[in-house]
Amino acid sequence: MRSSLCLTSNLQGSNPLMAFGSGSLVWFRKGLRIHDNPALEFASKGTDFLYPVFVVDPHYMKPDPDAFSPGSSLAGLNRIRFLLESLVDLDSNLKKLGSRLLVLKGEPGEVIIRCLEQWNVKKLCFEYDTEPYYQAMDVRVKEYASAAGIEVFSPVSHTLFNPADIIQKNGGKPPLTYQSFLKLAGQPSWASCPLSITSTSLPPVGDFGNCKISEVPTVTELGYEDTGQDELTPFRGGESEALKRLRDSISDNQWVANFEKPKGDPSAFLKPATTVLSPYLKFGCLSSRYFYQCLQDIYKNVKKHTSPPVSLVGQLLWREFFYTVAFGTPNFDQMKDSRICKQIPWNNNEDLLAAWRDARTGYPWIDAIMVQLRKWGWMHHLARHCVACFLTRGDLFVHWEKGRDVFGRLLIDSDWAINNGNWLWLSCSSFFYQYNRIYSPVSFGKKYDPNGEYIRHFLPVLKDMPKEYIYEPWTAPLSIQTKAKCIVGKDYPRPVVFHDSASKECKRRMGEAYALNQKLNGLVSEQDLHSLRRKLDEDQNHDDTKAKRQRQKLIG
DNA sequence: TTTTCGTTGTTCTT
DNA sequence: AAGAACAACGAAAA
Repeated sequence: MRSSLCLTSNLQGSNPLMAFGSGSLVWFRKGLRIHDNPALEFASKGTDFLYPVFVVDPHYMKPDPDAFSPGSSLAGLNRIRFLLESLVDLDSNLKKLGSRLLVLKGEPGEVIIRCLEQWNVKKLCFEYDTEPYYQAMDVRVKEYASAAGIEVFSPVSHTLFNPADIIQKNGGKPPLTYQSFLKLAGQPSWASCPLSITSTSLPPVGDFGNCKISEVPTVTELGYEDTGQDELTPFRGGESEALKRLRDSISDNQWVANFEKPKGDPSAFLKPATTVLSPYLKFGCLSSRYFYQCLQDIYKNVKKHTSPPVSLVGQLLWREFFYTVAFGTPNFDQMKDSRICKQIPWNNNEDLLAAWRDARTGYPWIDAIMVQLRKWGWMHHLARHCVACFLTRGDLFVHWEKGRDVFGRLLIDSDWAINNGNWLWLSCSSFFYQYNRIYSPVSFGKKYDPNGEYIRHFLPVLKDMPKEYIYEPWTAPLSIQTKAKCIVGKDYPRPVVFHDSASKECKRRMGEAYALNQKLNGLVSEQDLHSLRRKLDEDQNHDDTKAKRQRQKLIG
């Protein structure tokens, strides 16, 4: 039915040759690569024309002047730039194979359906995506395609495993611990045969009629002002860069074999302690399966190597773990109505949140990390732990969803499942429950970087502060502050909270919240939370008054 | 029902 | 550099 309609319209079109061929559309969203790309490979087979499409969603790309940092309403400029660089590289790699990237603009689902209406497409191919945003969009597109008689091919290639398989193996529920995930997962099904990582040539691009096709836009074309180079991330996007980075990272077999994540130095910034492949995995510039295969090849050739969870393969499996739980858990990205999330009476203090977000908590270790996040869009895993713990259960007791949003905007590797999973983890809302283990905003950084070089680099206002005071500048005598040209309270903020008392109060609140969750068997209503919050605030005021009275007694 | 174990804490002691 | 105390949760296995 549809093909005959298409034939008619093509015969009437400007290019009568189109009537004698049919095309495939490969829709890029993530998976911005040529190597190990099953959707691209399948789309290219047995077809006369290939339409490689990326849809620029203005909602994701358009400048939002109200946002707290340059960028759109959803993404910081660093990530938008990284995406554009990845698209330019994809276009250039497609051109080497005789094709090109067709860039369209609009709401992606609608645009793809319009393309399917107007072009002679027999096959629609795109990588399967487990995020709720794509799940909803893909249902609509698939419905349209099948009604129109178009074959849809949507392979799982963003992850090593199909999260749905793991969940099914576990009786319909996702595993909630890493170890149980490992047992269920085993070896990936594709691991026994080599992946397809080279492509010789691609079919020519089909006629796109009067559809508005453009080149990959520049940030300026999207409406962003030129910003200083020192404000931008040092990491460049794209498959070529990803493969180069991969080769560099794994060139030293011993380094790969001995890799242990928890032993990395979060303050290393000249040469980060990890691979920094996460942004490339996020956009699929690097295939996680290819990375996995490379690592397995190395493990085969060394005497001994580290294992999950700490090894490099272990890191890839963490990603799988969070993808699986995220896919199998309704409302994974919020506290309310989440089966796995502890109900905790977080406060709603906008001032504390803003101080954390804008790197003015008064704790140099925390603020330096937040500056690195703002400028680079990337920090070491443990650095993320420190600031996430500080914002939530450690010091400020601000809701993890607020921190999640800030990371979600500013990180170039921000990934829905992993970002939410880690915030759940660090806030002791799920997966991890040892709320007494709090990262010290002073001593944790110090043990890696006693001289405070990391702080001096990202907070130049403190660059002349002696190392004795650089983690706690408010303790420096005024003469030292003057000499360092940094007066606390004027040039650099006083601490927003005292860590000792704040963390103690946080622990108390976590303890009471846990007790309530246990008592109510996890079914904590908003009313229950509200009452607990009021009780906790009253207790705190009571304690504060008592302390004040004691202090006065001592003075008097 | 009980036991085991958990990617990456801090601080003090030896 | 390594170990103990701290305080003590939940998921999964037994």
